[in-house]
Amino acid sequence: MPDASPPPDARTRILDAAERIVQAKGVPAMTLGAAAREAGISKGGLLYHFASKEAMLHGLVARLAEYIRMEFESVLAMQSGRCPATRAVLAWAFDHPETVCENHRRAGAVFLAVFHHDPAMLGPIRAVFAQIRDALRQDSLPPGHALAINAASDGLFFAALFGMYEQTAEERLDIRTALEVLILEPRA
Amino acid sequence: MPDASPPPDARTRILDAAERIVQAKGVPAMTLGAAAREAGISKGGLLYHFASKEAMLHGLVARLAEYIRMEFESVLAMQSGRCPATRAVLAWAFDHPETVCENHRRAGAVFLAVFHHDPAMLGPIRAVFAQIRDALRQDSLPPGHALAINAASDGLFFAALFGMYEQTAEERLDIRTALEVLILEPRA
DNA sequence: CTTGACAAACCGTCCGGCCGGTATAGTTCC
DNA sequence: GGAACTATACCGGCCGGACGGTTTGTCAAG
Repeated sequence: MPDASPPPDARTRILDAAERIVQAKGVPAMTLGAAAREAGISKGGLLYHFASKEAMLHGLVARLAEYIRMEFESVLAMQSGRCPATRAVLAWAFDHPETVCENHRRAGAVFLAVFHHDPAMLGPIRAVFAQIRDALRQDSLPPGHALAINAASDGLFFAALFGMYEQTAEERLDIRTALEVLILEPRA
Repeated sequence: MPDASPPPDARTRILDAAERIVQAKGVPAMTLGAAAREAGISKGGLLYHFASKEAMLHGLVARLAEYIRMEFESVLAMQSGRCPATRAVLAWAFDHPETVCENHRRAGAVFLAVFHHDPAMLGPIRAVFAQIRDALRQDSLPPGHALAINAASDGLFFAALFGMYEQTAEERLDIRTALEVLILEPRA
């Protein structure tokens, strides 16, 4: 039962390698052979840890979902006062230390790779997103305000993922202040 | 010179076929053979019209970019009063006759297929998006408001593309009214 | 001497692309 | 007007290569 819990070192190294490849050379380049090579291992060795490519992608998506969940909860814990979840989403989208930004890129790459192989495999990610939206609904804002902020931050994420816009830091700040209007004015 | 302007019938049929396949069975299923079969043609016949898969994808992306441009201008022409571009983006994202919705799905499928093959090929799409953002900047709203609305509508589009949320019609309407706040209150 | 953790070679399949061929519809030239 | 020629639009088969996956071998640790 090599899939359960061997010393997780090799598995982690493989998943890291796969992420690096997707990020650097795109989804089509993430083959078993390439991942094995990048992890400094043979293809057979890789298949010992992940019995199929699908299993490897499942490992990637599980790890990503867990990362997103923990990251959101961590940002959420840092908020205080009114509308913590909404503020967390906003902070997550806009308060970017470099490391988080890098993680966003990796997340996007994994997301695309998994989606390409089998859209249904994104289930865990969908679940986390649903969780976040649930948290948003508990902020007592006018119905669509939190969801609008959520949609906007998703839009920025995906647009960046696909290289859809070069935004100046100033524009990003403007967008943020615009979205904050939706928190500050619950004039419903 | 078969690439320039032969009677465009066969080319169009091929592009339609390719779009249908991507939509129905996903990006990996869009092979030359499958597209040819779906178009009722042999693979050799397809390669007569598009000398390579890349050429076919180029055809897809060019057509898509043109479609988006025309569609936006058409919606833009229907607006009147203050902030026409911003209102157009809003209307485009939310006023959905079934046919437009279907076109959005096809657009998403083509977008993903092209991105998967070569992200750089999305240039024409990026150009159209930049054009739209330019139009938005000319609406005299506080700097980030129009861009925030743009980001939100992008977010809704991509989230739907990846099946990220099931939204009720009511929630969509709530989001729309929330975003309209950003037009109605230029309190800058 | 068994077992976990690999390595290396191999297999079947599929995909993109190329080629030789062909039927049809002009066009040229006598 | 009809024979020769050419261009268009397409067919069907083939090839090289890559990829996922299997099998067999190896080798150190316990």
